[in-house]
Amino acid sequence: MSVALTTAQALRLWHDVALALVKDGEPDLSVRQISILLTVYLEAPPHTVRDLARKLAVSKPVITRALDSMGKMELLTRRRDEKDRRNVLIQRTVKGALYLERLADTIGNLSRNI
Amino acid sequence: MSVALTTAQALRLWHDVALALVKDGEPDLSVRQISILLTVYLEAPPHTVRDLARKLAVSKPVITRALDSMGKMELLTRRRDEKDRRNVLIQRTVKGALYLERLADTIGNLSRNI
DNA sequence: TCAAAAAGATACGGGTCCGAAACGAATTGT
DNA sequence: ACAATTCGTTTCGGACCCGTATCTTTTTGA
Repeated sequence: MSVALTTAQALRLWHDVALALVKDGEPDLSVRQISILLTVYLEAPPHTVRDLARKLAVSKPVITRALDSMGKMELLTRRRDEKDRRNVLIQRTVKGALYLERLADTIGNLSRNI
Repeated sequence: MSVALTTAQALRLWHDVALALVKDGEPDLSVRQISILLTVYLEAPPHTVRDLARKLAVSKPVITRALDSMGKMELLTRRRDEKDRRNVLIQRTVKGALYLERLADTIGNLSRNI
């Protein structure tokens, strides 16, 4: 199965997905926040603040604040690393997994219409 | 060409695109803002505040504020409707078109890697 | 003609986010 | 042992955004 999208198809898909998320009343995450969330869920652990900051090319406070807000939404959680107590390990939650499952379903379904 | 994505492919694509946008230093728009921007550029005009609020199922001030901020970024512009001066027509800009062109290229290119 | 309705903007108190700088806690290296 | 480094958080002033309610301007319609 080929997946490549023309630029017109790409924008249409992005539009349809964004619209579906907004209309469903999903939390209004920013691109940065989504990027952090997906990195934690898709890439191999462990994830630390420093790693995420480097991967996204943003400052550490940006990551701290995003973890604060998404933590409040229970999309992610923090735990102190017991091997090196300077580190904080970012971990998945049930709510976060469900959120991304819905996102994946939305994208998957809408991709079938183009 | 088939476009349908598995849920795993969908998340991977979303992750890669979000990450590329953040790393390129693109403006950190929220899902709502992207949704407004793409609606204006992809759907047939005219676009009014009221129409956009209805389409996204959000309140009018949400649209007004998003237009304020994206107007400041020159991604969109407002013009008074001369036929009915209560209305404001939301219009495209060169910068907005370029932004979406880059977005489409990013999605299109990354979709080729899955 | 003139009250009612409609469209968009604004005010409000409260929250979030920004980048830059400083901070405390933990670890490393000498 | 102790200074230097590393890691994550906090602080700062300033900007943005939230939802709700209210406002001005314009149009509608009896």
